[in-house]
Amino acid sequence: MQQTLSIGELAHRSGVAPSALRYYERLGLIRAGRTGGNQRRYDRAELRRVSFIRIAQQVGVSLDEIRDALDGLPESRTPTKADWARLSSRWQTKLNDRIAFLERLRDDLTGCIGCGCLSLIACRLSNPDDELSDDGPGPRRFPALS
Amino acid sequence: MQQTLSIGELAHRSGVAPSALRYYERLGLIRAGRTGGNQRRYDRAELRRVSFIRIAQQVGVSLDEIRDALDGLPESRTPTKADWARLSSRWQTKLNDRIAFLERLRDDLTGCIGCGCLSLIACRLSNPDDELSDDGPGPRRFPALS
DNA sequence: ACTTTACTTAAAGCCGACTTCAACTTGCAC
DNA sequence: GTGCAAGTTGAAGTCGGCTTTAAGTAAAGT
Repeated sequence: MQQTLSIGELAHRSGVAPSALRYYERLGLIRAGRTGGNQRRYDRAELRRVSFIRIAQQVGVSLDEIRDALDGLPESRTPTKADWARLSSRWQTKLNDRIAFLERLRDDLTGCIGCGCLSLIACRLSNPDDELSDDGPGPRRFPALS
Repeated sequence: MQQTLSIGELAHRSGVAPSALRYYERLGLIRAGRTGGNQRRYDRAELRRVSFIRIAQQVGVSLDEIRDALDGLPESRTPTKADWARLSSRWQTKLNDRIAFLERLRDDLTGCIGCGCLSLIACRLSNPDDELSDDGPGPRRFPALS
């Protein structure tokens, strides 16, 4: 019964390249034991960490933030389901915000195309071609970027 | 009546830094005339191009793809509302796909946290802590990244 | 006229997230 | 016990999207 995985095995199971796994280790996101010959051996629990990392990335979280989150896991014991659930819930808000932002963008875009007012592209920023604005300071910024 | 904008004015109105505007020009996303002294002067219509670029970026489109899209605009005349609407509609599918992807992720995450099965983090990839899998090739990949 | 602010360029730098390279060592199969 | 795939390292490279720098020119206010 092999309790540990080589870097190649972990890469294969997680879909993450070995070079990326070494990179994650350098950043302190995952940990590995070593054989007598200095090769990495991963506990099976690391597979879950890697999964967590990839999911968080899809949510739009940076590796730095992911590291901070993972630092919240207990070191002494293998993380439980509750531990993971607690961490995951932290991204939900972020995910919801991101979805809301994109939905708003979509709706604006739909409205824009449908009504011909070009709300996003034109109205928010400048006047239509045939109505030059005076020199007063027009609107300057777009809504928050994500 | 000033029909053109200096780079600083365009930057101010669009919320995009002058350096970024010069960069966009190098990539062929926007165009500028020149004064006798070689300074850029932008037609007001360029403001709309810049808006389009920023919106497309928020949708997740790369500058290269944006350039390709903008190449679809008529060169001879100032683009009309219909021209812009046609381009914008091209991103809608992309935007919808992205939203759908994130919603799926959110729902999986919600289910995961609610039911304790850790569907995303654990089940999709490996067995729970107390059930070691055999050596057979487990699942390897995550769902498509956006 | 003069001063200040805005603009010009090419080239280099930066950031995040990796990948690639080169030179070398381990570990497993036969 | 040998051959070869798989692993090791630090350093450098890549890519997208800009920003910064340096050295100089133009335009605008007074």
